[in-house]
Amino acid sequence: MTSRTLSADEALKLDNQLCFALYAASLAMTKLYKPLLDELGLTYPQYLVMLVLWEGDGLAVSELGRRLSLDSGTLTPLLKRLEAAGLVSRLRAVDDERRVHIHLSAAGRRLKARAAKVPACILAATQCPLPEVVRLTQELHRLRERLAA
Amino acid sequence: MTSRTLSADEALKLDNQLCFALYAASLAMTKLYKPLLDELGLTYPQYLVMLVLWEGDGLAVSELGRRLSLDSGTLTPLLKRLEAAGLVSRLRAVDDERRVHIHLSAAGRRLKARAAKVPACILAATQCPLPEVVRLTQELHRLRERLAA
DNA sequence: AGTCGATCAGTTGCACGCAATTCAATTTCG
DNA sequence: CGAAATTGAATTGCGTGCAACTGATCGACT
Repeated sequence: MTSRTLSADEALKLDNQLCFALYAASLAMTKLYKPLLDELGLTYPQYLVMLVLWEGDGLAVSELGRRLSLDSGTLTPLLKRLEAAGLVSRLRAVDDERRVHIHLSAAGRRLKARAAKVPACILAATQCPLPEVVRLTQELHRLRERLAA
Repeated sequence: MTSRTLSADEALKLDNQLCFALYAASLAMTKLYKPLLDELGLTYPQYLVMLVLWEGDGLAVSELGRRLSLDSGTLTPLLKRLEAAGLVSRLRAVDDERRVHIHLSAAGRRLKARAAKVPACILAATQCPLPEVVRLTQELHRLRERLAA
């Protein structure tokens, strides 16, 4: 397993695939968030959008998309659902009418306080010390950058 | 970032989330596979199913589901598409008519040879030495186990 | 033998993700 | 200035993921 090369057969085994390890870990993580996010009335991708907006709102759909690596085909309906839930407003910019800017509503801002306990719950569930989680997070960000290149 | 705790505000920042690092890396990986799998006529989850079957076919839907952490709601339509593509057959077991066993067709077995070059292409794209990829893969499998517990 | 609970695949409904396309608004450039 | 290229959001279509449910089958237990 630590040799420099693998046979074609070994290379095709599911458990040797980084892609599957990522895929399965990501789905397992989503399932872990599910009950916590249900309480907030958010889906997992909606939670990610809210995280961005809580750092600073008023972003255009395209900026949100670059931050999350999602396109308008995914974001437009998702944002309409957040708007229907009363968490955000979607306003077409006056200086460039192609752009739609997303702002938090008062309810959207209030939700941040209720979401504050989520990260600690998740951290506990990972059964990992924080430095370990931070290291893995950074390692995955670096991997993502290389994959996108 | 390496302290034992984070403020509530820091803890809610997108880039500090292990979940987002996983999510974004997994999506980036999927995009990397896309052109390679297009040539094989497979989607990414279909490729994962084929990896399992290439290791050994004849599994029931539920066994396939345990291996991939997917349920029948996802697998049944996916397997019907693989069957329609002529890659697998779906046969109800005679000894237990609840179970449906999945077998590779000749075309399904032939596809393995064409897929043999995929892992090397992906490995090259990660721009990581193999031992590094193996280590990260194992680390993610361990994380997944802890998350599922 | 008959019933009850568990198991299994399948179906439905909803929310992504993304490719492909459309349409309007803007920028670039001749 | 005006045409062409670009940008941005929205729409359509398809394939997942998954919760909730259905219906059939099996196993356990009386």
